[in-house]
Amino acid sequence: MTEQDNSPFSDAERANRHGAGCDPAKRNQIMVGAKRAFMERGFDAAGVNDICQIAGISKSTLYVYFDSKEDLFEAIIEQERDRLFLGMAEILQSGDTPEKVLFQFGTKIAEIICSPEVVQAQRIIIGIADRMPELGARFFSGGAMRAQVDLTNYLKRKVATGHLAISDIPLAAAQFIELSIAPLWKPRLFGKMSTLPSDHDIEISVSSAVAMFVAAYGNGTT
Amino acid sequence: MTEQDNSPFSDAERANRHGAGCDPAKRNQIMVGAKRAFMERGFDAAGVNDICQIAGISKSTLYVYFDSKEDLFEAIIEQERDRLFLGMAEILQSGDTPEKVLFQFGTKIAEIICSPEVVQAQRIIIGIADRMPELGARFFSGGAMRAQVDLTNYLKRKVATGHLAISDIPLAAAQFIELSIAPLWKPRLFGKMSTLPSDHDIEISVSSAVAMFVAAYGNGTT
DNA sequence: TGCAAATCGCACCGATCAGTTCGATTTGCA
DNA sequence: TGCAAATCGAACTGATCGGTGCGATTTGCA
Repeated sequence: MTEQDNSPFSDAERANRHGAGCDPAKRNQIMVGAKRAFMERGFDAAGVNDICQIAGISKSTLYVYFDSKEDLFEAIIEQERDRLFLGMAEILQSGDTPEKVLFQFGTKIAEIICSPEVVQAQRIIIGIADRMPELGARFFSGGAMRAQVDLTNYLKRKVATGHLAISDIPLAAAQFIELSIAPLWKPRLFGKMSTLPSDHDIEISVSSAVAMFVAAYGNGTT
Repeated sequence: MTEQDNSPFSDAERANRHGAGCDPAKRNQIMVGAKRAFMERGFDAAGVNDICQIAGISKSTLYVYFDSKEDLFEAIIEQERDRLFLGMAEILQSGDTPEKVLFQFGTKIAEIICSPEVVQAQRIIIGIADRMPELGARFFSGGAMRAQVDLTNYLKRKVATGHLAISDIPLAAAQFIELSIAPLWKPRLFGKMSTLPSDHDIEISVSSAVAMFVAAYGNGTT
C-alpha cells in the first residue's frame, strides 16, 4: 500500500535529506499534479506519463512513492475527503435556532457536494466502483455519510431538548441532506447541468429544504 | 446460453431475408448479449470480443450492425431508459388521494432507481460522462427527469384543484423524488449498500417522504 | 570536494483492446 | 440446385498504457 512513512526522522534528517520515497514535499508535489490530471481527464484517461509531466517528476520517482496508479489515486481521495468536510461539524455546534443552523449546514453541504471538483471526484469513484469497491464505500462513509452522522447527533440533541419532534432521526438527517441538494446534485452528476449552481440556486433549494423540514418535524414553537 | 432464439418475431418476419446489418432479430441478439456484458463488467472492462462471445455472433457482424462500441452502448441505454420508466406516468392518472398516488409513485421510482441493473447503468454512464457528455444528459432527461416532469404536471393539477398548496412546483417534484430515495440511492451508487433495498426499506422511506410532503404542501383537508 | 543516495530520463516490455481485413462458410431465395 | 448475399472466424493492425530497468545526473551531507 501507500508508504505511510513510519520512519522516524531525526531533526537533522527532516531538515533536508530524505530516504527514497520519503520526502513529504515531493510526495505532495506528486499528489498535487496527479490530482490535477485525474480531475481534468478522469481515472482511466489520465495516463501515468501525463501525471508525471504535470507534477514535474519522473516516472521512476513516482513509482518509488506509490505502488501503482490506483494506490496514488486512493491517497488523493482520502486526503481530499478529509479536507472538504473539515468545517462541517462546527456549524452544528452553534447555539442558533435550528432553522438557522440547518440553513447554514445545508448551504455548506450543497456547496461542497455540487462543486466541480467534488462532482468530478464522485464521477470517477462511481465509475470505478466495480474495480475498487472498498474505495467507493470508504469515500462515502468519510464524506456524505459522516456529515449525515454529525447531523443525526445534532438532531438528537434538538429532539431531546424538545425543539424538534422526530421519530426516525437518522432518516430525517438523510432527508434533510437530500432535500438541500434536491434539484442540483443529480443533474450535475449526469452532466445535465454543466455549470456550478449559483449561490441563489443553492439558497432557494436549501431554504425550501429547511421550510419543509420544519413543517414536518418542528413542534410549532419556533 | 448464448442463443436467445425464442425471439418474438412472426415466421413471416423471421423467414425474410434482410440486408446486411438489417436483421432486427440479430440486432436484438447483439444488444441482449452486449447488455449482459456491460452490466457485468462495465463499459471499459467489457471487451468487444467478450460481447461477441456472449451474444454468439462474430465481431465482423457486430461492426456491420453498430459503428463502434460506444454506438452499441448508446443504443442499449436508450432502449433500457424507455423500457424502465414505462408504467410511470399511468400512476399519476389515478383518481386516488394525493397521499396514495404519491406513495405509489415514490415506491415505483425507488424500486426502479435502486434496482441493481439501473444502479449499474448509472455507474457506467456517470463514469463515462466526460467522454460522452451528451449520453449522460440524455439518459437523465429521458429517465429521472422525465419522471420529475410528469410529477410536476400532476402536482400542478392538484394545486389547481386546491388539494395542494405549492409555490415552486418543479422544485417540489424534485424534492419528493429525492425524499423517496433519500436513504437508499446514494449508498447504493457508491457501493456502500451492496444489496437491493427490501420492500420494507422502501416503504419506510417513501411513506416518510409522503408524510413530509403533505406536512409541507398539504392544505390540511386531506 | 568527494561520495553515496535520490532522482531523472528514456527506452523498453508485455499486455490489452478497438477496429479491419479477407477468405471460408452458411443461409435463403429463385 | 445454384448463386449471391450475409455471416463467420481468426489473424492482424496500430495504438495505448501501466510498469520496469538502467545508466546518467543531481543533490546534500561529511
